[in-house]
Amino acid sequence: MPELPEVESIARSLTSERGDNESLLGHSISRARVAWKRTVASPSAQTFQRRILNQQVKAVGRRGKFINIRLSKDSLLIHLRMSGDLLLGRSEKPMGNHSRLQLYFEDGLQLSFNDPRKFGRVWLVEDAESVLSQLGPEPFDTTLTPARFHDMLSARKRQLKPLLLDQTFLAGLGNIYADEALWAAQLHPLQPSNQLTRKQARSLLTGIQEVLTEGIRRNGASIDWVYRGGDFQNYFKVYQRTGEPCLRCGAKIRRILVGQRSTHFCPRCQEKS
DNA sequence: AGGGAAACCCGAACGC
DNA sequence: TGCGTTCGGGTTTCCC
Repeated sequence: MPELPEVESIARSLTSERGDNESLLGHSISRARVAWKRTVASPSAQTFQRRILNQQVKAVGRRGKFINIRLSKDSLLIHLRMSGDLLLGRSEKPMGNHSRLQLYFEDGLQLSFNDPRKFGRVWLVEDAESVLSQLGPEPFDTTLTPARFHDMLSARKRQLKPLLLDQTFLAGLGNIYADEALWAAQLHPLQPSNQLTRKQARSLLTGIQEVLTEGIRRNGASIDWVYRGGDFQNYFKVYQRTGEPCLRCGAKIRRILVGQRSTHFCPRCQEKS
């Protein structure tokens, strides 16, 4: 599903110079069609279609779960949420069975935003920071040291799981990766964030980075016909392994709800202190 | 400030 | 076969 790893892969593939992927770089938009109005979070769908015309793709990047397509004048920010996908090709018709937005480039290239669940959103803004500035640090930011991470955790008094999912605290983690990172660090999802030792904070940061690295390497996970990505699901340690033995200690993996989110953990080696 | 819950969406997978 | 119900993902919003 499109948590950060798949977003990272897609952002990378949009600038690919070889293989079956074409690069978007340098292309200009000659036509935009909004098929599902609410996909465009801002400005209005009509303004969007007009304002994006003739803008050229200058760069493609990523910040948290947002893909940032920097254009001549504006930035096109894309959030895939769960079921969104970007398809690049040369069909004249909308690509994908659930295309919500199509951008056509001057040479016939099409970028289609396919999204069966209609949860994904795009923004066309002059300043990308107007949207992105709300995000917490990147998990791989070199200034995010174990010490700083420990300070961040100590400054809050929240259950670890919801805090890791809070994009204003740390950018990029979704439900799968939060569970996997907590398992890696042997921390209970309900553990209050301000009770972690420096060692535990370091371990959590390492776990987050390892889990994301693996997810990116696997091109994300495919947990449903509609949440398609790579094959990271074959390497889950806890996520969706309810009742199965913990791969570290053999105890049965438990599933609980935390902040309405399905949460998987090992009751033996992720004890709350 | 933190936590719980509802809303937004859809189609697969279920129960009857 | 055909209905109705449940589920889950990320985020925002509202309410205690």
